[in-house]
Amino acid sequence: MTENQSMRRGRPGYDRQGILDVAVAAFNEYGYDATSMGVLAERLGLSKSAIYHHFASKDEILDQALDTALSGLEAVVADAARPELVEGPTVDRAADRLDRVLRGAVHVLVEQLPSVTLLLRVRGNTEVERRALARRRDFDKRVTALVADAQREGSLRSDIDASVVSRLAFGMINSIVEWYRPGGRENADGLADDVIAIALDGLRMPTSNRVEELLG
Amino acid sequence: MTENQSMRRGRPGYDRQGILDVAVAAFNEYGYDATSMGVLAERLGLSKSAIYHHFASKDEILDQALDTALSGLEAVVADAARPELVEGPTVDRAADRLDRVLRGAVHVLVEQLPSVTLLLRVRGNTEVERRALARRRDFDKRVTALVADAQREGSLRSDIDASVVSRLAFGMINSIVEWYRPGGRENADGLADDVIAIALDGLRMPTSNRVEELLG
DNA sequence: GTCTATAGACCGATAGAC
DNA sequence: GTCTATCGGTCTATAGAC
Repeated sequence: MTENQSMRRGRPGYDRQGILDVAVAAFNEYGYDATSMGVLAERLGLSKSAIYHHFASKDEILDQALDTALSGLEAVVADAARPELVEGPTVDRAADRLDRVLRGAVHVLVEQLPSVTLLLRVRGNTEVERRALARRRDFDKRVTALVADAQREGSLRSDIDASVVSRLAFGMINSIVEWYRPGGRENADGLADDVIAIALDGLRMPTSNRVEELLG
Repeated sequence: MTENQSMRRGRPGYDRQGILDVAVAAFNEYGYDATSMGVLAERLGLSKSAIYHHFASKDEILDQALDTALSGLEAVVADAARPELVEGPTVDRAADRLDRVLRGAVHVLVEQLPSVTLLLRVRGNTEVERRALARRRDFDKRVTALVADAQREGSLRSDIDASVVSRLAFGMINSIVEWYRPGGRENADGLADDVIAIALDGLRMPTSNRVEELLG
């Protein structure tokens, strides 16, 4: 849990995280380019130069925010590869690891909504943005490899290209930032269930579970 | 098919559409806010004021481009409601109309890729953007109503809220703008098939077709 | 239908006082 | 850690010549 301003001992004024939270919210509202340091300062109740005491540049604020989102997503793929973290079955199919990645991504998206929203809008026109996009492509590659594994083991339908599958699945997941607001009717778990239900149910080969549901 | 510059009779110089095409490409590359009239003029090989001869403002260029995308999408829902346009079955279930809307949306997205891309990045910070978002919300509402109808008639699973279903389905479809490039391996029809296969196969109730495939 | 020139506002970032 | 003042540059848009 990130320490917020009201928890901090004694002094008024902002630390980097406090400024970051306000900045990311503003970037998401107006767009990064359209958010001037002037209006940012206004929102913070500070002068522009007070911000430059905490961050060397506008770019550095963006860099920090994108790192939050990327670190969260990278942790999801790293953890999904470690079945010992999960209680339960001794076999760990690629389909199980993919399931954990998809659910994990929904959770990161919901818990780090502002920074993930910002990440998904980056187009790569500065060096900071290009580095972020490179990390994101790396994440996508790992997911696509997982999909291909699941196709080979027979867990997923293989009539659709693995990279198209992973792109469409994450297209669905990522689109959640466009409408999900914390405190709404759905929590992260319910949302993840819905996404998995639509995505994997369509992806799962029409055998096993499905047959039992139909005939059982 | 839009008339392009080289097709136009005689005279050099741009008409509104020619400027629009270049402008939309630049907006998508750098972002609308980050694209100055200066670099736009440079790309066109014109001076800034020559652009203002064709458009009253930067905003008006955006307005025109967004209208292209929105008109295409609005035509899709309007046509889907008219089964007489389709050869074939005499019964027309909500699920059939939804199928036509999803496939139609993929086609509009692919055929009007630049303007749809631009539309999907609009956040609503100017009057022009707010009007565009209002039209988009109206489109979303019609799709959600179609999903709800299909759920009531028993064509679609009804354990997931209709608005969540339509948002996730269009999240998947809209994400195509992030990676689809014309001339790639997939054409619009193949892409639409993939989207429908993943989305509707997961959405379709586990009866009829599915059972036949399993047991037939 | 294009140009040059420029108005007037705002941009990110810095200097230096307190 | 905050401030005021300001630098040099860019922004959208306009005026007016050709």
